[in-house]
Amino acid sequence: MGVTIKDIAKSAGVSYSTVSKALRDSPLVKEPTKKRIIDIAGQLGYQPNAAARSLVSKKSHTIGIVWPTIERAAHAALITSLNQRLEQLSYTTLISINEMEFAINTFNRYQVDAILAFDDGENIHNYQSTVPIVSYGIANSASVYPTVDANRRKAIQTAVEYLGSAGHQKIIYIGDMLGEDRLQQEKTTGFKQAMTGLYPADDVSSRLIQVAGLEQYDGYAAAREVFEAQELPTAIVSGSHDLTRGILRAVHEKGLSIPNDISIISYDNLPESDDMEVPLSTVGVPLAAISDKLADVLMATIQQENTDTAIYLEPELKISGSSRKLDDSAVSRGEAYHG
Amino acid sequence: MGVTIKDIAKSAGVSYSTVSKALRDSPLVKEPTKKRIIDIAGQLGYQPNAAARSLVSKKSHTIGIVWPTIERAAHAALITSLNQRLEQLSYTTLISINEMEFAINTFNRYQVDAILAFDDGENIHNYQSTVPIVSYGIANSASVYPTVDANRRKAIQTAVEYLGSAGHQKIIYIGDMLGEDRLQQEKTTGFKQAMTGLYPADDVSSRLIQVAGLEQYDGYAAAREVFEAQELPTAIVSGSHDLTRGILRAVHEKGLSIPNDISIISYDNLPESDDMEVPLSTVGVPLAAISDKLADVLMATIQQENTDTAIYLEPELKISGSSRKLDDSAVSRGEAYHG
DNA sequence: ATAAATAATAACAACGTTGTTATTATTATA
DNA sequence: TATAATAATAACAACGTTGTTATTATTTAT
Repeated sequence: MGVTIKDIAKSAGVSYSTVSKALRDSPLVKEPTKKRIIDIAGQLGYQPNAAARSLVSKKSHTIGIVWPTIERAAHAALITSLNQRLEQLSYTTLISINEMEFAINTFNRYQVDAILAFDDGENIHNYQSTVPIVSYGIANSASVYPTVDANRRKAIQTAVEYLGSAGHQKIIYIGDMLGEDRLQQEKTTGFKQAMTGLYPADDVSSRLIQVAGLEQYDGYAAAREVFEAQELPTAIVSGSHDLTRGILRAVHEKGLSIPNDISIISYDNLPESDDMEVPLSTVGVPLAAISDKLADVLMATIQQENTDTAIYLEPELKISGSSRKLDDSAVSRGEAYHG
Repeated sequence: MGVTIKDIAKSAGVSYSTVSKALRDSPLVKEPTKKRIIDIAGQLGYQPNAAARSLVSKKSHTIGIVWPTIERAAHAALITSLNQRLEQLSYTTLISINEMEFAINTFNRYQVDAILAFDDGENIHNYQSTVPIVSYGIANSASVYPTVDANRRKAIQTAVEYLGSAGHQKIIYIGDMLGEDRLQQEKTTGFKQAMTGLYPADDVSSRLIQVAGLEQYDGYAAAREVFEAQELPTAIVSGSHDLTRGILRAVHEKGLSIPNDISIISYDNLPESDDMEVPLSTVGVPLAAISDKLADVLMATIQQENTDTAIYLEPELKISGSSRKLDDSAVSRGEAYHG
């Protein structure tokens, strides 16, 4: 069994309550005594028993993350970033990859201080939990728990509208529109809405390119098929960073030039990746903004401050070398064209 | 705050100790009483407080997994499989993606029953822990904790030796030999050892093809470069399933035929994937075997049974349509060649 | 019908910790 | 030097649960 404060107390010749105070750096115990106790605790390799501590304090200083879709490596980067942020706030992160309801029950038993549910499929708002829940996914009127929404729909819309205003008409979207993943569906919806808004006469469906998966190769394969077809699009909106990497390879291979022959805007949360050949135009909420907001909402929820149940993050459009304005349009809108 | 057995006791008009027994289905409480209590507990949405329970029982029925490399999606499938296996054994899994020492301390505080460390980098055998640790990685004489080793070195050796005995000489290995990941390094070592054993005169280094990453596209890119070169290898050993998928695409694209022009054996743990165009020859310890063994070792460790500190799993060579014997060799060894 | 046996339930201690209250040791004040 | 004030430490209760022991209710045997 582990070392307890009683062991330390015995070894230091003081009462165990003094040990408790010393270790929590209470001013109620004299400096030299404190030091002696801390030293002994270190020597014995003492680790406070979380069960006992959370039993009495009713706080565990732990956040439980429910992440049932571990295999779709999707949120890995976000979880890493959030984990760091929470560590700064002296919270510990535990992850469960179990099915949503089971995971929520587990975290209830463990009395974590709050649960973060990565919700890209089912609706979590039916589950009961005495531990407060925060959801990361898609906000809507039925949300009962605070839901942070990276507003993927608006992100893609923004990209499309920008491309439209830059004179592009032959815009395609490469992404997943058939899968179960509601986050992907949102992006598709954004594309459709924006395109229908810009070019009501067009048939949007022909501009949607379905991928076989969300990895780099899938982007590559999809783009290649596109390039086989008769007419090249002037702009591509890509559903994810990985897909974009593949698309870029296909562009390269086809001998096309970016952004002269084709413009690309990628949905992306990641901080600027410098291993790109071309500085990439991106749209999306930056990873740090998401994890900061998630941490904020979690803390607020723990502090019983009630927050909105729908928290939309603002996607950022970052225009860089991989996209350009089409000459005619730029002219027609009275804007100069900058190569 | 959550519902406790005292709330249930009050509501049922019995003492809380009776509630405790009823919920644990003790024969010490009369059937109708038991039923009534269980019903009430259900209605109130009672979840036993894990802190209190593990405090008194000194068991948490929880396994902590340390997985600092979440972003290298590597072990995702294994963790999923193991999670299921442990659920069958009525253990709950919690994951920490923190740095090894921090994660181990966290799990010590939580008094999990055992820790599983995915150890593909640093050496965990220095860390102190009162909770028993099991490691999944590379076993060696310095291992102080039981270490389950999928024997990647031997797996690749087996593949190479098989190919050698099938008459192949121009064998290449596509994989990662430069990264930090010791698991990958093991595979490379296996390839080198087997090749040097078979063809001492050859320069092995020219047969090692370094990939840029471990994703499908990286396999594709590496294979393509190989196929540009003068002389085609007769056989490829691939370091991972994803790489293999890419390699196959490159083979296709080049118009080569498998296994007539080229044989492929892939390192792989996954159960047969049927989305392959060619039934794949693979080598490796099956995923289920790994997770079963990990679960076994964890249980044994919890039960204080002492196990070996080095547990090597036996890789399986599964020869299928993607590889063939070379005619001359088959003849020279007196074996018939089956197309 | 009553004592003895047994079934059912209640009461209590313990797990390791924290916060509060009580006790003892030390210092300051007269 | 005695006394009040304060500093330092010790003792205690509580958190929610389980396992053991004590009590009460019920059955069995005579």
